Amino acid sequence: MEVVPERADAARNRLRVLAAAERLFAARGVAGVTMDDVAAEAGVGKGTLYRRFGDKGGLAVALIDERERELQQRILTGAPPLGPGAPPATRLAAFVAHYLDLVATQLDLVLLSETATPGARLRTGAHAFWRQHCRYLLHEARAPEPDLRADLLLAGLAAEQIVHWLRDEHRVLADLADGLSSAALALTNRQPVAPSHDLST
Amino acid sequence: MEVVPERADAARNRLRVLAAAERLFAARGVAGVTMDDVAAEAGVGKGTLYRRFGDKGGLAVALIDERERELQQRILTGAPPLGPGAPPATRLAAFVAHYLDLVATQLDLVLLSETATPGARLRTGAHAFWRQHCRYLLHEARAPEPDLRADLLLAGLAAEQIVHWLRDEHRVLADLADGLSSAALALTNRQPVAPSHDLST
DNA sequence: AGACTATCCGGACTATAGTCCGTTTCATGT
DNA sequence: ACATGAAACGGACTATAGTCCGGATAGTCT
Repeated sequence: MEVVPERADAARNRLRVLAAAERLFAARGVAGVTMDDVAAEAGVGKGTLYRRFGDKGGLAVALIDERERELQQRILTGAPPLGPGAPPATRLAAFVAHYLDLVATQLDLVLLSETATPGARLRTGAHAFWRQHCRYLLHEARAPEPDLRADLLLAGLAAEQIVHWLRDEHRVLADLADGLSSAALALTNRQPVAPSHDLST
Repeated sequence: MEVVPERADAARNRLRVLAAAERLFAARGVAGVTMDDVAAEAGVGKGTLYRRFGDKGGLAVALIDERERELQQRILTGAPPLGPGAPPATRLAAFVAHYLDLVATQLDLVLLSETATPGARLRTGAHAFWRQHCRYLLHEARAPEPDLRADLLLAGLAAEQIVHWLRDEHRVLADLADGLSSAALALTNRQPVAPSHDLST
C-alpha cells in the first residue's frame, strides 16, 4: 500500500468541487443540479469531476462523509447506549435511531448516493462500517445468522425506503425509530417454536 | 372508472414490443439492450415504447408480470403452506422462499425494474400485493407493527440486495431462503425489552 | 359509406451522465 | 534553475434515456 500524497492542484480542485456542490445543492435542490453545473460552478473541467469522484453518487458520498464519520466516532468511542458499554440489543436500538436521524437530515443526498448506480448503497465504505457494527452487535446478542440479519436491517434503512415511509406514507421519524428499533430487537431473538394453534383462519 | 378497450394497433404493437424485448434480453443480456434497440427490433417508434410502458423499468415490469401473477394466484387460492390454511408464520416462511426463487430466475430483469428510477420498487402493483400479503400474515401472527415489519422484510427481498448476496457474497439460494425465513419468523415475535430512542447523548 | 374525433404512431430532438485523450501542471532529482 | 515523468486537467465527444408534436389510424355515429 504505497501512499502517495495528494498533489496541490488536486487538493485545491477537490475543495472547490465540494464547496460548489454544496452551494448548488443548497440553492437548487439535489435534483436540480447537473454534473455540468457543478463543474462550471467549481471552475473545473468535467473530466476532473469524474476523475476524482467517479460518478454522481461518489460526489454525494464525499459530501455525506463528514457527518457519517462523526456518528462512527460516537459508536466506537462515545458514551452508551450508542457507544460501548450498553448491552448489544440496546446499542442496536440506539444505532437505528441515530442512523435514521442522520439520514433524515440529508435525505436527498443520501438517496442520490445510494441510487446513482444499482448496488451503490452496498459498496460505500460507510456501509461497510454500519454492517460490521450491526453484525457485531447481533452476534453479541446471540442472534441466529447475524450477518444476514444485519443486511436485512440495513436494507430497511436504505434511503429509498426511508423516503417512502417519510414522504409517501407520511410517517414521522420518531415512530419509525421506535418501530425499527423494536424490529431490530426482535431480530436478535431466536424464534420460538411455531405458535401451537391458529384459530383465526 | 370508464374502461376503454385497447385499440387494435395498440394491442398489436404492445405484443410486438414485448416479444422483441424478450428476444433481445435473452440474446444480449438485459444490460446490453437499449430502448432504441427494442424499438427497432419491434419495428416501432420510440414514442410508442414510452407511451405504453412509461420508462425502461415499466417495460421490465410488464415482462415480469406474468410469472408474478402465477405466484400471486398460488398464494391466494393454492395449497398450503403457500396458500391459505397453514399458520401465518408458516405461510410467511413459504412466501419468502418462493419469492426468492421467483426473483432469482429473472434477477437482472427484476433488478432493472426496481432500480430504473428511485422508489420504483415500491410503486409496482406487484409490490403492493406482496406488501399486503406480508402485512396480513404478520398481523395474523400478532406481530407488533405489522405494516412496518412487512416493509422491512420486503426491503430485504429487494433485487439489489439479493444480487449482492448471490453474486458478491456467493451465498446460495437455499441458505438465503432459510436465513430469511428464520428472520421473518423472528419478526413475528413481540420484543420483551422496551426500546428507548433517547438521542440526547 | 363518409365524416369525425380520440387515440395512437414515429422519429427527430433534448438533456444529461459519463468517456477520452491531447495538454498542462506539479513534484522531484540533478 | 531546469529537465523530466507522473499525475491531473479540461472540454469536446459519445451514448442513452426520455420528450414532443405533426401526421396517421381505428372505432363510432349518422
